[in-house]
Amino acid sequence: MPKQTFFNLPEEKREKLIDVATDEFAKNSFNSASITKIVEKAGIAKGSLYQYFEDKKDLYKYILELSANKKKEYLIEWMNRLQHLSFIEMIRELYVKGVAFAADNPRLAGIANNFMKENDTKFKEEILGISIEKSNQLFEQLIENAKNKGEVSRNIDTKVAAFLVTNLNTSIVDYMLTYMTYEEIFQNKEELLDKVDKMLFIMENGFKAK
Amino acid sequence: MPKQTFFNLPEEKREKLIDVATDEFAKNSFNSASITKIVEKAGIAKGSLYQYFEDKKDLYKYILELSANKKKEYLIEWMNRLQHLSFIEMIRELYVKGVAFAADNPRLAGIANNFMKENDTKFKEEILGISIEKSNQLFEQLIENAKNKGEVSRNIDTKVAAFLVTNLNTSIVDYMLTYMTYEEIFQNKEELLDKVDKMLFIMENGFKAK
DNA sequence: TTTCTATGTGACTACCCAGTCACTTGCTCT
DNA sequence: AGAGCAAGTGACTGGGTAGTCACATAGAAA
Repeated sequence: MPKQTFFNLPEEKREKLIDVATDEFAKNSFNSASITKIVEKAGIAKGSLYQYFEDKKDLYKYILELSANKKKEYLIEWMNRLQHLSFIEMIRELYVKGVAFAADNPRLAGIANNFMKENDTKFKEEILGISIEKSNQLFEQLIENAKNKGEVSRNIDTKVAAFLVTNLNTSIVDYMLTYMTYEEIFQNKEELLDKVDKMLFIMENGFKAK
Repeated sequence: MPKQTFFNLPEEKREKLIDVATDEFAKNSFNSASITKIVEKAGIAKGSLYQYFEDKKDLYKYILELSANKKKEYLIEWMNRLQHLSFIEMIRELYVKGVAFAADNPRLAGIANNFMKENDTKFKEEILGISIEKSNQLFEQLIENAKNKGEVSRNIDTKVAAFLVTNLNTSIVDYMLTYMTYEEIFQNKEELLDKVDKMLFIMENGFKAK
């Protein structure tokens, strides 16, 4: 976490640094992101940055956490309504909110997206603080519940289904951020949400003609 | 492409260089991969490498192409049987072959996997030589045909379905290579193929309980 | 033996990087 | 005014990188 000096900073300066660092980590992987460029763009001395943060990883963790918190804020309303929804409605909401968040906050979504692409699993787990295995367990639980309620077929494999659901979610966001400009994403938000609906239809009913 | 001098090399030396470069690009992104490390491990002088290849990108293209060719060889038998299969059988075969190839050739699959993770679309399209859009068209065609034969529901969106099929394929391979050791992949090949079957079942029939 | 050509070489250039530290600045309290 | 302390600074260290080039070597031809 940042040192106290960082929080003692005047808000404008602090926000500027956060803004610039967000940009850099949204456009580059952890390794490719440059501290030198960040301090130049923020208009501060390199030594100053090391008065605020322990090292590059410390800054990265902080920026990643900020982006995760923004997403949590975005999802909080949804979380409360969660109980009243059927499984497939829940997944649809998750996808829709995920795509909408990425459309409205492409830089923040980009940071998380780049993080997912990191190869070094040790590094990832160190940053997340938890084993990646565990983050799938929430979905597995949801699917099990849906099976018990008769919403989801008992013939499907829970773990495989959880994998499918999470991976498609990240694939959509990755597609948006990798192959569309921020401008295009923003302008085609409705169209993207429509595609999410179409994808959910396939997942609900399958490919097979009846 | 490599210079003539590369092909004039004694086979052993050439293979050694290919082997070492394959390793480096399987473990690192294009930017993180180090020419200096490659020449050290191959036991040649740095100047020599530049007698064989124009630059880093030239070497990368060559290694990537070799890995693609190996995969093509792997798929060639399957390609011939393609006509006799139903759509879902075709997709299953594609996934099974893809997973089996990655299990048997984790380094080669790793190169392609790392390439997919590159952020710079300009770079990717330059290397591929074609627009990424076009590579989806094959699948869209297959799905259209399957709709006409009544194998696939007319209610699903072709483009979205093609996206789903390709992305799940890469997600599975990415999962294998990122979260499993080569050893684990090799030992659990049968289990992985079983998971592919289970995933195909979901895609064929959907989540919904009947 | 001399000459020619192809190939091999590694020190070197010009760059980029994260992180450090001796020093300076500016503010507050006495 | 002076002391003390928190914060700001940028030249510097040590390390990495891709790519170059003047020279060395080796084999073939004359």
